[in-house]
Amino acid sequence: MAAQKKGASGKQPTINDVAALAGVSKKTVSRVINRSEFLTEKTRKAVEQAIETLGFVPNPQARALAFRRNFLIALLHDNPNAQTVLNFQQGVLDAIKDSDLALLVRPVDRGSERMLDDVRTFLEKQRPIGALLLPPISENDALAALCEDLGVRYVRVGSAPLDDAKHCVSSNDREVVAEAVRALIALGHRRIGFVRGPQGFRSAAEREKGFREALAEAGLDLPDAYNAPGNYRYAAGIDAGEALLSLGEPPTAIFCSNDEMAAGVMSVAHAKRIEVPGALSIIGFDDSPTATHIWPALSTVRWPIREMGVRAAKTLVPDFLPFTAEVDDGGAAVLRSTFIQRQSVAAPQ
Amino acid sequence: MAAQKKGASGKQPTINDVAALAGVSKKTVSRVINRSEFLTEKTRKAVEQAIETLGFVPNPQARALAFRRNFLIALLHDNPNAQTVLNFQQGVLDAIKDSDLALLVRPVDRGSERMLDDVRTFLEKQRPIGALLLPPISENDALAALCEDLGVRYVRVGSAPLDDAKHCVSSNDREVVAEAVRALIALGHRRIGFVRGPQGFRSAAEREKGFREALAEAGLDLPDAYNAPGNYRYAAGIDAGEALLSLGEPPTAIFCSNDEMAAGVMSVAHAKRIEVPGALSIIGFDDSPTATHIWPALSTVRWPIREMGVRAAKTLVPDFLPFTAEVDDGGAAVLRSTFIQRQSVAAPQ
DNA sequence: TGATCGTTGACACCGGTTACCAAAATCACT
DNA sequence: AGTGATTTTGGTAACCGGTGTCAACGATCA
Repeated sequence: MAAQKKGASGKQPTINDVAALAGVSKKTVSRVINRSEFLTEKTRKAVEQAIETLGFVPNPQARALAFRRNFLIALLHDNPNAQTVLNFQQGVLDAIKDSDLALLVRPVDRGSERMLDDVRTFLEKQRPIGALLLPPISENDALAALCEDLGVRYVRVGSAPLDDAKHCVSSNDREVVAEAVRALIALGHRRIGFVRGPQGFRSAAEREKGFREALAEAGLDLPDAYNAPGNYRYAAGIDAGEALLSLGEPPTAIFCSNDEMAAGVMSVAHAKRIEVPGALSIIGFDDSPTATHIWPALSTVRWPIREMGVRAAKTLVPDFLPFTAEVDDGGAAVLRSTFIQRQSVAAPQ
Repeated sequence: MAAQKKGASGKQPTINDVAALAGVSKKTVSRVINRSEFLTEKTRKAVEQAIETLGFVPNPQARALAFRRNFLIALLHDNPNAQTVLNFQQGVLDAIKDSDLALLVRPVDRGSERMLDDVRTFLEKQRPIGALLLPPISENDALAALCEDLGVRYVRVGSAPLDDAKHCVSSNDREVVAEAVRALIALGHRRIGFVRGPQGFRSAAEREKGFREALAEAGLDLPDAYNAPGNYRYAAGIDAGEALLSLGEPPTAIFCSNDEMAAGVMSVAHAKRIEVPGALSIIGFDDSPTATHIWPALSTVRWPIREMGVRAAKTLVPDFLPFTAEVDDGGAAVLRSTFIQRQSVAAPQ
């Protein structure tokens, strides 16, 4: 707004121009920019006036060189779910909107031997202020240690409160899964199937815990035949659906550890002419676009991923963000997931 | 691999260290880094040796300052479809994987008055080498002019070959839509409905052209009642489905301008107990995850968005990327979309 | 031997920051 | 009040780690 429109080849004003106009030294201008104390109100005003007049914007490259730190946040991810990454990214962008920060996106190849070396090189080169680690790589302790080692701040995003509140943002998935399963039980379901997430994923473990919790409360148990493996992909949902729905006594409801797999189970149900939700209730997890695009619309757990992006950014670099007071609600950093009822759930016949 | 493991506080080697070790001047090292011609094989080897030994990595911040340009590619987008953005982004990342470049992501608020000012400030601050413009903002000429003005390279991504091959990457959507519709006609469909994309979107216009082309070839026409408005969202698909399938003589096939809307139409069909594909064939566009997650799986047009990301990056910064020769296939830069047959299409009853 | 050419180096510079010092202002005390 | 000690403030120079310019250099050619 205040910035004047400059012609095509209009030079950017530098700190020297500002100093000259304000009649002070570079150093003083620098002090104003960096909000140093030890400054007369008068000089500060004069400098700010000059900055305003010239439309001066400090050159981030020069600052980065001198600070030995770039004004960037790196988003490291290796997530199978594109939507999740993008939503989180959007949240981070929301948070840094009016700051001097920019967002650098960096996918990481979890499988690779060289993963740690790659990330190290990346961080050494880009020197971001901080890094955000998305699950599942947020569960990699070596990565966190690397950040620590390189003096890069970091925040790990997880589905359960991890040990260190300062470095973590998460949601209460376990509780909400339990809530969803309780809803099934309340409707009268007793034979409830489960489609697991991939092994080694904290998110998967949390969801399973919540599921078993609700079952245990109701005195129900999970027969092996009702417990299908999965990897968060559609095809796994198909397999699980085939397995569970071919049983002599199939479940009347199935909880799937994510929406994609739920969509797979639902396809199998359609193909087998099993009425959903009449003959089979299905619940997913993520509230991905898929959840509403399939028919009937999927009951699911909404994971506040975008809000977690905002929160993660605020936790990572509170000192660079405007209006950050609100994050000082203790180290909580656990956001609330919610169970969303749609048409894929009904009482058993 | 070659990089030595450095301790926590291990200083990075600088160009001076390399120069000292190789027994040459800074400038010569700089020349090697920047692949200057004018260099003896001998000196080059010596310097490369020294670089190798020290595990030297040029400091991007310093280069950025001296070059007055950051080694970044900015991805400017304002796309309603997250999946598209992420796939494209993935392609760009593929392309710059082994380069010195990094990717900066920047959403743009198309609606905002200040959009151009915001982008200008962003580009002036970050000084990326180039910018990639995703549709729909790729169609904004003022934005391209701004890049030109600021000396930022740019590539516009579109669904039709735009005028200037050097600045454009696109796909042959029109042809492939026509192909898909021809397939419907070949199956015997005569009453074919159309769900439009949003007005003012080039992609939408292209798809409609392709659709009408195929119809015209077969001597069919598109009654107004069969031509439903849409905005690429699921809800619009619901509305269109309600409208088209309530007609006295409903279409036996519907082409939807994207998958989300196709999913909406399919939901309506399910709700109305209209058999898909028996009583109604549906085709979408995008080959989004939704296309395979819904049941029956959707026939659709696969838009090579990730490949376009690769291509766009290569077109934008060929000189910064390894192995870029392959892009010299003329200014073509038109990638091929493909029609994908799935279960949502069959002959009319 | 001198002119020409490709190769290399010295030095200023990019636009900020920090280290250090000097000047000014404030304070405490005899 | 005068003096020195202490605190604030401003200025200078060096520096962050590269690149551009241009002159000097050595080898090649006529």
